[in-house]
Amino acid sequence: MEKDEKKITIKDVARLAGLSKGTVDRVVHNRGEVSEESKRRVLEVIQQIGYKPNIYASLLASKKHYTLLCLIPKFCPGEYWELVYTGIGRAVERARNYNIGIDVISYDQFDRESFRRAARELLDRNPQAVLLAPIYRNDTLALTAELTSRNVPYVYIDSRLEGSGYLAYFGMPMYQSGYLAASLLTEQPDIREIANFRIDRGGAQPQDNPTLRRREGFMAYLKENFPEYRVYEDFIKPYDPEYNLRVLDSFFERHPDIRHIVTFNSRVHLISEYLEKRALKDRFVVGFDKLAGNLEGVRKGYIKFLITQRTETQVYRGITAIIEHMVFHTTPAEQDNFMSMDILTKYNVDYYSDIYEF
Amino acid sequence: MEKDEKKITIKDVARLAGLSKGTVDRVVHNRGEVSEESKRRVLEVIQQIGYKPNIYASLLASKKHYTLLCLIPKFCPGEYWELVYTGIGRAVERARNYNIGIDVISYDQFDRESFRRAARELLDRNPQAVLLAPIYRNDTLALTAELTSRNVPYVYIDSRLEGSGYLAYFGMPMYQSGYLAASLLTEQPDIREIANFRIDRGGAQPQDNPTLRRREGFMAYLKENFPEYRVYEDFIKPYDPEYNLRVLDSFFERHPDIRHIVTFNSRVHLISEYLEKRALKDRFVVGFDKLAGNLEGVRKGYIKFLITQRTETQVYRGITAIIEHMVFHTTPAEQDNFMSMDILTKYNVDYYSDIYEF
DNA sequence: AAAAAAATCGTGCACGTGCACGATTTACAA
DNA sequence: TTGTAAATCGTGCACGTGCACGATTTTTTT
Repeated sequence: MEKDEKKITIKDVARLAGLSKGTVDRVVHNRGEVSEESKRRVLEVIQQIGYKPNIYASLLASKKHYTLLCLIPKFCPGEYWELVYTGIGRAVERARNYNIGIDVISYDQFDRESFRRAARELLDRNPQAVLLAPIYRNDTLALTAELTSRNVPYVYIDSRLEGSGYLAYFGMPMYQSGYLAASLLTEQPDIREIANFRIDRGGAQPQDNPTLRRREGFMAYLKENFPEYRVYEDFIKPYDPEYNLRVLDSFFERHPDIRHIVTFNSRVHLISEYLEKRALKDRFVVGFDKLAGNLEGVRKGYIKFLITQRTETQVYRGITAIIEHMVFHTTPAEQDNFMSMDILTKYNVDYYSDIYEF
Repeated sequence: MEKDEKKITIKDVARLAGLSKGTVDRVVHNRGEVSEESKRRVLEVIQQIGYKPNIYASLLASKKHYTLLCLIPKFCPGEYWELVYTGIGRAVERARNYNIGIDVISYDQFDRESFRRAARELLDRNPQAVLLAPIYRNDTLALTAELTSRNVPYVYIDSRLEGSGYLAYFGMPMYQSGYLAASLLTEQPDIREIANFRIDRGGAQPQDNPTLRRREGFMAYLKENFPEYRVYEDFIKPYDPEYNLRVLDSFFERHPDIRHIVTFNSRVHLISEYLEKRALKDRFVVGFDKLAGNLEGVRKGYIKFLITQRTETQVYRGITAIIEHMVFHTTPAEQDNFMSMDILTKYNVDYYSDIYEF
């Protein structure tokens, strides 16, 4: 638990290699202008005595400044992507310590052209690293191909595309989270029917909607364990309370016995708000994501289980991976990093907090 | 999301205050030998232009070396305190970056004299900061009083004692965690009887056992919501499998209808191992703490809900608080920090990980 | 008032690295 | 051989802070 290594500096390496610190520095940073013979000697000595550059001295002396661009969807207050945005905000100060500036480029996730414009702007600004959520598959692939050819590292958050060009990925295992939701909902005995409310976007769906994977996981669990259960669907709208009122009233009129409800998108608070309005306290609701409205629904008891991921931590770790790659030239231990699925109830929600300052 | 502050150095402050950087440095570090008038001017300028010392330059120039001592119980592999120990291990490297060495002093938590000896050794070694778990109340108070008089900052983990001398506390809300356990266990309908297995230490209890608070929370929830439920207790031993087999067999012979089980200590794996041995798959078990054996019980389905805290993170944050206090002279935003209570089930346990490298 | 002591302050080197610049050596052509 | 270009390498300053040391000013003592 304790090592008191004497400090080994570049001067020690230089002395032992019979060269100057300038040459050692050139070797360490691959700046060329060094003979093969010298390079060999230097590397040998470094290996021998375990020289590690002093970050502080390095950062102090370096005048380099990097730019990290984040490509994420626009959002209204209280929406999922706001969490990502605040996660980025938390990382800004840390990044600045390493002479890395962070900027956000946002787009309308329901408008492909908007994504393309944003991608073009991103490339124009010549970032040294990129953090992105791959909403449109083909356009993202085009973008990452260009990044790869420019040798610009990029990190996926939220979801990822196949291929191995990315530095790292941080996200939630969507399929498993649906599976988990089903297992929690079916703890209760004697369920026959389940309601599932989805979001009606009027046809404007982004590609590869990750919530669909969640749904698959949910359905898979049911099929494996309770094949006799039936799931009834209906559609509500994110910003039309009166419409939702009518839809939900009508739904529960047609299905008066349904007590179990699940949503796969992040808007379960639309349900809990409805239940509160109608004073329906006997419903068993499972939903996702740490939106303020959802947490409120949990606190008031209208949402039984809320499954969340630590979105801010996710983003923070993504940016950390980039920082370490740029400053220390390290590669993350894992390329794919799945965040834990946290279960919130009325009795632990008040103690839940996402990121901590480090 | 972006601020391009020009770098403000101590020289700027000196210039604007009409003094030398030496004087400014004396003010910044409260090293005295500065006239009131100069001090005022310097502080005013600092406030005005928002000067922040450059950590890198500071760390580079400083020759100081600190020692942080951790006072925690000894443990056998797989026990709770091992988690604390690994948390400390994670922080060692980070601390070294700030010229802080970390050492552990351990004691037998069931032997008060051992605690006293450890406390004495700690004081003898003259640490600059301390992280401790306050197992014996009075002896801890004596220790912390001495630390306070020596002006040595200390951080509580696991539990804390009243008084405000500590720099920070990181732990789990024990009472609430018991409350939570009760709420999860009673999700099931038609329960009448609950089994609670406690650890028989043969009278060797440390003082202020935090698991008792957990039990209080559990009982409180029952009383408030299901006053008719009855809880039956029995005692098992941490390292005596045959004994436990007899006790548990006998218990379930006497109470064949009890399906719901809770433990408040960290050894719920003793229960799940018993259930596995007897192939009892219809029991509903709720327990605590992220021990490897407990996680295995969750995976195999013998433990329905395992309530955990992020112990490694807890310790890591405790040490971080100390580092920031010593290096940046900051005080933690919150003195009392309660960690989230995580709920693990068969379907999210494999994605659960505690600390991340930062 | 002069001397001594105390208070206050400025100067300059050190920390380990990055990198520009120029010095030196080597390679190659004339 | 000599000259020139290229390759290789060393020197020295800069980064911003900590702190020792000594210089200067103010206060106290005799």
